[in-house]
Amino acid sequence: MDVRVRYAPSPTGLQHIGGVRTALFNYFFAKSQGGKFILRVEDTDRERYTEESLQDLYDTLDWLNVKWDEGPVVGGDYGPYIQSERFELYKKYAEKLVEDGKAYYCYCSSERLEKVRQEQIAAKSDYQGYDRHCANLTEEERAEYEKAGIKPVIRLRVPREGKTTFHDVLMGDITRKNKDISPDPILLKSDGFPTYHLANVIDDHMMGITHVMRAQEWIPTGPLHIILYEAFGWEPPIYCHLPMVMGKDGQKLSKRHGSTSVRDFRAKGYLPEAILNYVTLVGWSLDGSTEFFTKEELEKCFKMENIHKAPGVFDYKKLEWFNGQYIRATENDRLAELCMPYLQEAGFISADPTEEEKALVLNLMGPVKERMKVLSDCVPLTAFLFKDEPVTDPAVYIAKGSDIAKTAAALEKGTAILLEGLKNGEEESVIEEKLAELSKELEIKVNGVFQPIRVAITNSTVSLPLFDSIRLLGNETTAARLERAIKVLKENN
RNA sequence: GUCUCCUUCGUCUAGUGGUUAGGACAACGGGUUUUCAUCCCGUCAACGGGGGUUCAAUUCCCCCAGGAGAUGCCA
Repeated sequence: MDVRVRYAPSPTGLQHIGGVRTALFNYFFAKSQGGKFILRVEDTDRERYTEESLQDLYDTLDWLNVKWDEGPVVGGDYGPYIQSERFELYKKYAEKLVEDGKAYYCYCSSERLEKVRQEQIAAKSDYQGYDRHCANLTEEERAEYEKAGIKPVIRLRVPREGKTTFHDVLMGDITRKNKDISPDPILLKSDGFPTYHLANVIDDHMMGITHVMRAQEWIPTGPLHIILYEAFGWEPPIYCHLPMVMGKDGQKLSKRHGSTSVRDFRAKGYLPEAILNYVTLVGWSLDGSTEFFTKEELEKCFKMENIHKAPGVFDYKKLEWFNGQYIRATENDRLAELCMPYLQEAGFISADPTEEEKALVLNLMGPVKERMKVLSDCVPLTAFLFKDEPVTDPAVYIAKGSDIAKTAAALEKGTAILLEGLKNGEEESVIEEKLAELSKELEIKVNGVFQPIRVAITNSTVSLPLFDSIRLLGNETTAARLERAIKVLKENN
């Protein structure tokens, strides 16, 4: 069988972790089977639809380098792939179901429906849902409604007796009594647009979808879809319901847990490789020990059988760890390009970087790389190079176990040693040795000498390594900052 | 309320009718280091509960509990 799967999001918001995970599972399954990955836009909710979210869908998949074989933009033999452009199709099939007696027109107002719902809740009735008020309208009654100008919806006639079973690759058979299925769901809304159930079933069938991999929240409606397939006389696809992605508290992952949109992660400086790798590992594993996967590897080794049943909690910390790992594995020249926008945003580098600036950024990567978890971390790490905010509190210069007098002496003598060494082009290790000797003289720890020097040069107790900082800053600026710091300590001693 | 699904360290997970229940993140503690990181080493930590079946159950069966999802002219 030629595998054809689809990712069919609704463009009503930014692409989030859960959606992308579904896309990835579909994509990897298709690739591993030598099948086709299809993108379909389910934009039937005209109220919540936004242009921005549609664009975000394309941007996100592009960024992750997940290419769809058929779909919007790229086309294909089963198009159009945007449901709003298939409008007539759904109407036609819905009306056919009415003709066949499998569905019926309903003229109930939203108000009446709401009233019915409230009454059911008040009565604590087990039975909830539509009361099938319009299920058996006579032609005369229908004509009355039509004359009154009421736009009907089309509802599916769900059998009241019997039960319906569908098979899920992961869960096995799932059976529901027909009387427990939401009674007579709407297939075609009064605005003529289809609901998910109708559009999804028609399109999956028309597009030759072989496997439906979607979130587990669809399990309860599985039997309903089977009834729809039967009503049309079509063969249902193979189902595989994916475990949901949850937040720390066990609830469906949402904004209150933190960032959920891929766009947010991208903005903060997460790499597509890291997102792709980690997100795939929520609800799937190869062997319990392999953690690093390239996209290409996943395209080969992904197996549907390895998908878990239980929902998984999205661990921001682990994603961050993955991202750090990927940053460290990235070549410096590419990393420099990735960091550039953040440095420009901070005003450190001009919008149109000069060759010197580019070279500088590239040189930053060595020391900065080990210290970044997300790309935006490069800004605070390198700020000392681009803006000068000297530390004026003498206490900051004083290392543990030292005091202000010793610190002042260490800084002054250390500066002399350091500048002399730099001038004479001495090896770093030689200078370090001399500074260490100084610390012995002063009877303080090595850091008692290094800390004031480092604070003077980098304006911070947390910094890149000393000699990296000096190299990046240049000898002149280094000297100036050291002299300045000596004054600060003298004034306060 | 009703229906459906799920249940191994805090989290992601591996695993088997007999294992010291393995790995990773996190946390904690060390080591390396001039700070911060990186890196290395170590510690803590799990089979939801109760019944069966069995010589033996984390593993098979049943019940319960807990969690999640559905119950929309949202998907």
